[in-house]
Amino acid sequence: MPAQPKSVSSRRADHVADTRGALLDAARTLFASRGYAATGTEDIVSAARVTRGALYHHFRDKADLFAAVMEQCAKEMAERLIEQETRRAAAEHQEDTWSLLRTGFQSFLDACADPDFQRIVLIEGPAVLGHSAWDALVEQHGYVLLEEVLSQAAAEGRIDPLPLRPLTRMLSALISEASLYIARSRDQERAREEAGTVLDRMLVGLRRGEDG
Amino acid sequence: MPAQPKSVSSRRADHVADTRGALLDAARTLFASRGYAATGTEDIVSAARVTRGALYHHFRDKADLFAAVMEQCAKEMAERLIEQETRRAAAEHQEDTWSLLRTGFQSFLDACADPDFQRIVLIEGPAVLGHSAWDALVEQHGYVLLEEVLSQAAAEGRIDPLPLRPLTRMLSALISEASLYIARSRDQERAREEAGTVLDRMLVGLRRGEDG
DNA sequence: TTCTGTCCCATACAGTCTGTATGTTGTAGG
DNA sequence: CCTACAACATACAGACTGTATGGGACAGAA
Repeated sequence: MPAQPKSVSSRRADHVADTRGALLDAARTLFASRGYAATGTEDIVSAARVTRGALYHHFRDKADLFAAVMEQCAKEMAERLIEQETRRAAAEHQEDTWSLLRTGFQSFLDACADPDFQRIVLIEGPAVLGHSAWDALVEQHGYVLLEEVLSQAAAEGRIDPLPLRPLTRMLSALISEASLYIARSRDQERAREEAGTVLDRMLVGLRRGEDG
Repeated sequence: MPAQPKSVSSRRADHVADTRGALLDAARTLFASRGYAATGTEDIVSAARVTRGALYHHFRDKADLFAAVMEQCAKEMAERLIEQETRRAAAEHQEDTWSLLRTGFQSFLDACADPDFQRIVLIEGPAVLGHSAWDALVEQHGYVLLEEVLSQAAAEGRIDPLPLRPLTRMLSALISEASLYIARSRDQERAREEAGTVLDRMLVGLRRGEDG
């Protein structure tokens, strides 16, 4: 990584940032539409109106560029969710954690409808980066948010106390799969309804007091 | 596809089948250990002691070979589970559907621990084949079994009636993610225990009578 | 038997793509 | 002014995939 940009903003520094940003944008669009393997570096740089030299100056290799793109997608998703949640929490003025969790799941599901996010983060990510690198990125941006909400709900006694780490990952996988199911359904409307129902039902099933 | 082998078994036909099988075995091992992109066709054919000509005679391209390998993995998994379930159902002599479902989930989880299955079917499959082709394979071998058990449980009133297709896929994703979580945990023993607990708890949560 | 067509596979070739090495330009600093 | 380095552009080498071509074995027809 080419270090931090200088604290003072020169026009040259702006150009550098612009080049890097153009590469990220072009790569994101192409990776999301054609997939990682089917996207050549030449396609990316021509869309960004630079040459391959610029790409390999800013990124170690193609996979490194993909990692940067995926991080951007994951980060945006996390920020979108946080902003959405805090706004609703404020609007509904101290609504109880349980309701926030339930509605939060539904809005998480809707947010996952983003095709870029689905293709880049959910589909290609694990295969391109390998689970360790992929997990590190998701851990940073995605799981922390969900895990915090779940731990709070557990602390307040709204859901049964369960091991948080596996619970977080499994619920996350649940929502991811639901979003993919909706995306590839012919009747999106109906699929969204059904998946939402199942998801909510499973969450409700975790409420305190249910034992085998 | 080179049609069906002749009904009479000639020695030549055996050789053809052997060549094809050797390619499948070699590809499976390499795809599972190094991944699809990192495995060259030359690696595969040298491990199978043939040439690339044989590969491109039996399979349209590299992705077609991968699809055949993945189908084999999925098929084996399905057969393993079916055999396991029917044996247990017979042994426990008409045990009730609910218990069969719960124990079945746990054994499904254990079966998913197979590294070949994880890497080829769960990780690389969706990225290499695309969701339509991937889904077609899983639909055929995987979902039918799970969906049947779930529909029976629903019919008997053991679980709340929910849309079967999304429920099947989401539960399947749940188990898949759980198996991956276990596989990449340092303490496998503990992870297996925790994931099993969460999984069982979520299934129990689906029992009839719970509403939001 | 001989000849021919087809299946099965090996070899040779061309095109594409990735990563690196090298060259060039602009700019900051002494 | 001159040097050194950042930010690219260009040129090159290696690897890999898919296809075209060739050959050997076998089966059937003449």
